[in-house]
Amino acid sequence: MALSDRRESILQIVIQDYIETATPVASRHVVERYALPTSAATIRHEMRLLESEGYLTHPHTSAGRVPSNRGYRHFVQSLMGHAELGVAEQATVRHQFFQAAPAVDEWAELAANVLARSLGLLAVVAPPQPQRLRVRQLELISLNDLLALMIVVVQEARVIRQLTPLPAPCPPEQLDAMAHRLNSDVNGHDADTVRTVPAADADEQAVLDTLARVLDRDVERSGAASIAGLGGVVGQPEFHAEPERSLQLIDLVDRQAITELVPSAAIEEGGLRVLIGEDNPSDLLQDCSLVVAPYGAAYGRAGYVAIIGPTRMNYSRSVAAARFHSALLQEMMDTVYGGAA
Amino acid sequence: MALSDRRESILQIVIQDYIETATPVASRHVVERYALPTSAATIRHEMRLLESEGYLTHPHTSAGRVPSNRGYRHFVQSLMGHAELGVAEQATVRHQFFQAAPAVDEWAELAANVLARSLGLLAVVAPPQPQRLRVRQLELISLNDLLALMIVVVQEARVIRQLTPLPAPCPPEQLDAMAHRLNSDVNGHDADTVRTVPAADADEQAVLDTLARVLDRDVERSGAASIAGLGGVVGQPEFHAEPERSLQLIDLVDRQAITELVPSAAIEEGGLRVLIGEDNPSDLLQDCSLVVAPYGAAYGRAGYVAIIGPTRMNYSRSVAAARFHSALLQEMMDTVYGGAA
DNA sequence: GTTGTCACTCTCAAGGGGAGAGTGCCAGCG
DNA sequence: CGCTGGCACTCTCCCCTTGAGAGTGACAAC
Repeated sequence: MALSDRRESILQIVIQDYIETATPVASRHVVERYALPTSAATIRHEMRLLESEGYLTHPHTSAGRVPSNRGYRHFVQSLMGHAELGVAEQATVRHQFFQAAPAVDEWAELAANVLARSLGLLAVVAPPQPQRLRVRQLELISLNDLLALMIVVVQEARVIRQLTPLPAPCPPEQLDAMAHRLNSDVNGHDADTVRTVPAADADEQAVLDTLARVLDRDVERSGAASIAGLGGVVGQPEFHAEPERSLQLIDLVDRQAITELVPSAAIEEGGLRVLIGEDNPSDLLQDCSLVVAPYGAAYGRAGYVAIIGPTRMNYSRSVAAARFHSALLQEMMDTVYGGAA
Repeated sequence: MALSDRRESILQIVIQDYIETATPVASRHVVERYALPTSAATIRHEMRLLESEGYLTHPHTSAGRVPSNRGYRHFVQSLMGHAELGVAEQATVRHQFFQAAPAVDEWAELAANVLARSLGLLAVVAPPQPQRLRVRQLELISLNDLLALMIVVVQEARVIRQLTPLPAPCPPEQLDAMAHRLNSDVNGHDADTVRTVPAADADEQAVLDTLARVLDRDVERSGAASIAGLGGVVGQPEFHAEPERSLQLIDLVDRQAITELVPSAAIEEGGLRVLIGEDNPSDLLQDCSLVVAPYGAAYGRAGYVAIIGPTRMNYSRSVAAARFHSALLQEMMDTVYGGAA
């Protein structure tokens, strides 16, 4: 059902005002603040209609109006418009990415921090989860005769570092030669194939074993998402009222488990999505919204950039930022690790 | 002034009970729960004396007794005894460290997580801050003809990864050769010396520039401490009463700025220290205690393992855990990076 | 369709007991 | 001389009430 122009702009005003002030907005407040050419009674009348259509609610009889989830949804779809990050901001963020260590987890960490800071909300950035890791380059660095530092660059935009003990003493030059020799055997291969590579001696065997093990292990570990901006969200008034909720959220962040809050259906679909209030599967987010932008599907199960905040968040900024960062992450992975299959 | 045996054991009971229950402990509660051979009135009398000597306080006239900071201090110094982590626990933690990526920041991250989980308190682990970084080994990995991945292992227990653009196209074999060539020039040197190394061509110059820059930059960055266990501490009853405090703490964690709470004097002194209540410089920690154990002074300005919790924390477990982890971090750095000067 | 008005409803903060918990003190006892 | 039982006193906590304030809903008039 279409809304009249006036009613729609009143809805927009109510939503924007509520986003700003976090207090129910009263009819008189609207006419005064926005200098409308109508009286409070008229606004009241329109608000009543908007409420009967489900776009607004009432906390109680004598309170101002508050947007309902349906109202927010309408706002996001039709009213909010399309925003982009400023050119200058884009450039500085891009610069920061090139300065960071070139591995997808580091970029995710950086993205989460930048997003949290610029939006004042909770940002979760999960790297894509590869089904398997394939060696792109193997390096061995001698720490002492019996201990080497293994560095594995994999095609899936990661750099793995691992200690590996050497059963037989092995001087640096020999180790170097071994790395050279092994590289041609392991390049492009995953853990299973690495296990079939024949070893020339005990040290080589030890190195290959470690290599296969870390390739497997890092597939498991790669779920670790970066999280930032907890303060911004638990500081919001919607959390003040119910401290247990804040605690639950803090606990999820602590246990690195907020990933649970992002429904995998939303990621697999591919495009950017906004989940408002009860759209969220978790009870914890009933008064919150989630903006999710997936990326990196070519590198395994897609990663995502997620923004979590009260339903009362600034949607256009959040959507623009999530979109930009997911595209940037995708771009970084492609340029640096060259569009792996 | 020495305390009589009985009075001392009453103090111990009050403290341990309060640590457990977080509610003021009443005289009757003490006799009943601990089956003392005296009456409540006697305990009351002793408590009064303990209070007049400053070991206990009263929230208000008709409440039970609560340990004062002086009481806690006496407890930590004389009453708590010396605990050690269980052998099994030590072994599993040690195993985890060898599985982690071999760089001091990763160990710090791991230590913070383990500590937070096992104590249920806030754990902060800061790596040592070197005054300068010296190259131990340089590796260059070709990503494409114009982009290389630089990996620098430094003597200060770190592995630096950085992208470096190549002005002139450079195939993988050439890059390999360059790394080999440069290694002898840069090994053991810091940023300033690297800047004096002559370059054979534009690509070498670019690599050396990047190398010098990251060596400088990582000296700055190395302050980043790992933090975990926020939920454990803001969930404590002492924070329930004052939500602003929790928010301040959350904010500090968010901004990676809890480092401010650890006074540098406590670190420089060398040994393990326990700061109770007003010992802490920060107002935020007036009802909290801080256990600090420094380590790695040989690698620059010492790093530390810190535990933050309510004054009502389990001191013996905290102290044992902090001591164990700081020693383990020291050991890991020494075995892997070989006791740098 | 719009406006001014007024009764109505609900929240929020402040104030006022009553119950409960625990102490301080005192007199008596071993 | 230290220990004990008893009793008055104090303070918190919770519930209830009350009054002020805010905002709506409805209606009659324009």
